[in-house]
Amino acid sequence: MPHALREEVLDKRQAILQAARELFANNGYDDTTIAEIARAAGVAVGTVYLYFANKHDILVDVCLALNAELAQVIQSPEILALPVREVPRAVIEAAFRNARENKRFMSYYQVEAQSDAETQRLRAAKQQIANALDVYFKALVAQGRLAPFATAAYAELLNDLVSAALQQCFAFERGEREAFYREGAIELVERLFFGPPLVSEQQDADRAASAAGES
Amino acid sequence: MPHALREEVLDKRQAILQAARELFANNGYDDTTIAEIARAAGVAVGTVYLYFANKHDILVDVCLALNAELAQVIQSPEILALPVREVPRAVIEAAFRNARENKRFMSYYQVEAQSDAETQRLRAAKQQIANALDVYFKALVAQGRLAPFATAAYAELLNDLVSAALQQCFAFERGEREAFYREGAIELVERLFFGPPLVSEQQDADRAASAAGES
Amino acid sequence: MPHALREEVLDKRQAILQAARELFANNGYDDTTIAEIARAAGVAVGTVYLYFANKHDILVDVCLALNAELAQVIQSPEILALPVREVPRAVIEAAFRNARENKRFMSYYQVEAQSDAETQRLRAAKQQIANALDVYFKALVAQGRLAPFATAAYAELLNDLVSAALQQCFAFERGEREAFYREGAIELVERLFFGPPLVSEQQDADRAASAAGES
Amino acid sequence: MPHALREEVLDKRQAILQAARELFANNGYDDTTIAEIARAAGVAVGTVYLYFANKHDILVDVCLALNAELAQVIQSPEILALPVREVPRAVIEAAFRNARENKRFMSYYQVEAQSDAETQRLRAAKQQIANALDVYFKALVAQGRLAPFATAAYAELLNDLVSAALQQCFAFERGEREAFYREGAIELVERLFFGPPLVSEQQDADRAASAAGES
DNA sequence: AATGAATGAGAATTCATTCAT
DNA sequence: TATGAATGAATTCTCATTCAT
Repeated sequence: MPHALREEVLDKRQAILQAARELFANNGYDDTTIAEIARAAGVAVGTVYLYFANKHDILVDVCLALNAELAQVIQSPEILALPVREVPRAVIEAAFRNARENKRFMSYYQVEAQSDAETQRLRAAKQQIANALDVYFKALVAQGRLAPFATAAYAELLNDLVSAALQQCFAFERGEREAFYREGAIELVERLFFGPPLVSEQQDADRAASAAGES
Repeated sequence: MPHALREEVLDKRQAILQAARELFANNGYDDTTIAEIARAAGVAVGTVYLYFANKHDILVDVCLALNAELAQVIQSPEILALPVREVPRAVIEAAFRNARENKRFMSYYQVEAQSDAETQRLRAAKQQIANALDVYFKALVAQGRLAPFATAAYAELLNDLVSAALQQCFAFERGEREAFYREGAIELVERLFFGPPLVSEQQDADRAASAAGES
Repeated sequence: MPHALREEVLDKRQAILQAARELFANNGYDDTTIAEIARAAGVAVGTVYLYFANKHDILVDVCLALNAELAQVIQSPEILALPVREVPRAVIEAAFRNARENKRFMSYYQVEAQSDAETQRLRAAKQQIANALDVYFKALVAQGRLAPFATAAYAELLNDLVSAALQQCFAFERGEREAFYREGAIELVERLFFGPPLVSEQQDADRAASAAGES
Repeated sequence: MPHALREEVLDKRQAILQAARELFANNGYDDTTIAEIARAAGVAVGTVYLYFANKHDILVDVCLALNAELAQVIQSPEILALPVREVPRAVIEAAFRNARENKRFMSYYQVEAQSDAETQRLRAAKQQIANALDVYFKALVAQGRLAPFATAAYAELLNDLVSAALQQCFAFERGEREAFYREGAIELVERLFFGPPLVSEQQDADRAASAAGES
């Protein structure tokens, strides 16, 4: 019964991960003991160490799961099928909605690596999201819906931007100013893509004139 | 000798803070003991507790000092006296330069609060930078060099953006892709302020036409 | 195929014992896990417990094997056929040669019993060697080549003496002063059997005189 | 009050050592916890670690204390002032008497080193006894009461011999055959020093004759 | 006989913090 | 202010052993 076996194994790992996520959210990482996680997951302490090398490893996996869920959400086909103008708002709103639902866990959305192996895993998760964005941008450019630009770099930076907003909003401020952060992020991204820039027309005109004079 | 006394007091506090910053950078917060800090600072263990309520308090102060230095740097009169178009690059370059010099400490540029009092202190430091930016924006708008916009919100969001870039760049990636993050942040902010947006002209024309048709 | 079966069984037991001996020598008893032994022996953890009651039991068996090898060596017919005067040197040299070859394992040449059953097994091994010596002594006395003496006691004590030298030399000092211990043991035993005593002749004469006076 | 201070420190160290010796004897080293030692010594767990680097370090110190006591006993001036012929019995009887009194601790009379530093300390203790014997032997030789011989080597080897007897007798056999080991050791040493050798006179005569014939 | 996943008791050690001096 | 010896709670991780398959 290899299938059942594999399922059970996954179940146990998942149970531990679920229990840990919940306990981390309630009591914090430091104040959660392996014994508590084991009890909540319905396994023995030793069993936890069959699936995870150490406590921090569990934290990393909790973080990775959170990232995977978010990646899932913002890659939904419905969103990417929307008219370009509506995509920033849709994506960012989806991200905030997801984060709000996982509000209690958002402190663990970004964790520090403790070994090179962890660094790799964490980076890979981040890159995955950035890559998805990049693919999307490239498609838009190919379709002539966006002017050519450094899609890969923008993908990464915008991902950082939204991640930072989510973290500030939910991890540091407990979601108290969600609308502020969400709308701010949306406005910023929309302006970036569709303008207008913040500079005043007068300034712009001045500058254009002076540029003309120079040439 | 009240003057010398006060000086000595500051010296001791400073010595502890310096020692802690150095040790945190080398060994990490968790792996640094109060005894080590005390030894490195040339004081007794008990003395540390005359200046700081507990270990985490030291961490917060290390973080605050780092933030204060950065605030100092980006508020320099020389930068703010520059032509508007040159300010984003100048500010961001200054921030990255400062961060690079403090590279080893950047993991402690943003720390988690453990009590409400800490939350307040940490937020205050962040607000201070945002406020400075806000004041600058308002001045520019008043002078007609920028179109009116939500200066306070932008100040906060842009601060978050740059902070996120610094953290990603120096705390997570050890500064390996500094140019990428720096130029990315600059380009993003410049486009925000001075355009052009990323949308293609064709798209924009289409949209304008359709908007006209709708009205 | 009862024969092949029994052979395989022996093979497995032997494999475990060999693996254990090697690992104990390299990492020490405490720092060797059953899992490691099992892996090195090419069997499953549970299998180890089919052949040994517990971990300490393996240690005892390793020790017993070591003792058996030594017993083998010093009972070699060639040695015992030698002229009496040459036997001490021959036996002790053989013992040291064997110990040197098993240098890495000599820490396990003498282990502490943890149960009465173990005490019995360990003592039996020791007695076996002492008995062999005793038999040899008795034969020499019967042949008139040695004066009558407490052969059994001497057998046991001399065995202890040589064992102690081997342990000091190889287990505690890693064999660095092998010649010292070997030649020391030989000299001691030779003097015991063949003299002369360490007392000075003068002293001896004095004492003889005084003894004569007393009588 | 530096004197009182030093005394108190010694007291605490001593208290821990006494408690440990007692508990080791009763429950064995492995089955004694630091917490138990601390409780028995009337100090906090952490305090134990102010005086000892780790648990094994305590064991080594217990062992060293035992050795020091024995060294004390066999170096007593009364014994060494005795007529030469009576010294072996006197020394060995004193050693056995002391060991019998410390019977419960004799398992810890010889412990394995776990680090080079420990090896050094343990060896030094052993050498100290050997040196005392050596000094005594040299004096006897100088006084013409013993024929010249390798005093240093004999000192070391005889020390090993008696130690081995004590260990066999008290650590492995719980003192059940004390008389056997004691008298055996005495006889052996006396024969070594004062003869006669075990060889039969006939043999010796034969050998002398054959040696004469050879020359 | 053989397996190896699961168990869970168990203890050494650390270190932030205190407080008598 | 300054000290640093003393405290003791608290927790990760190990690993011998078992037992269902």
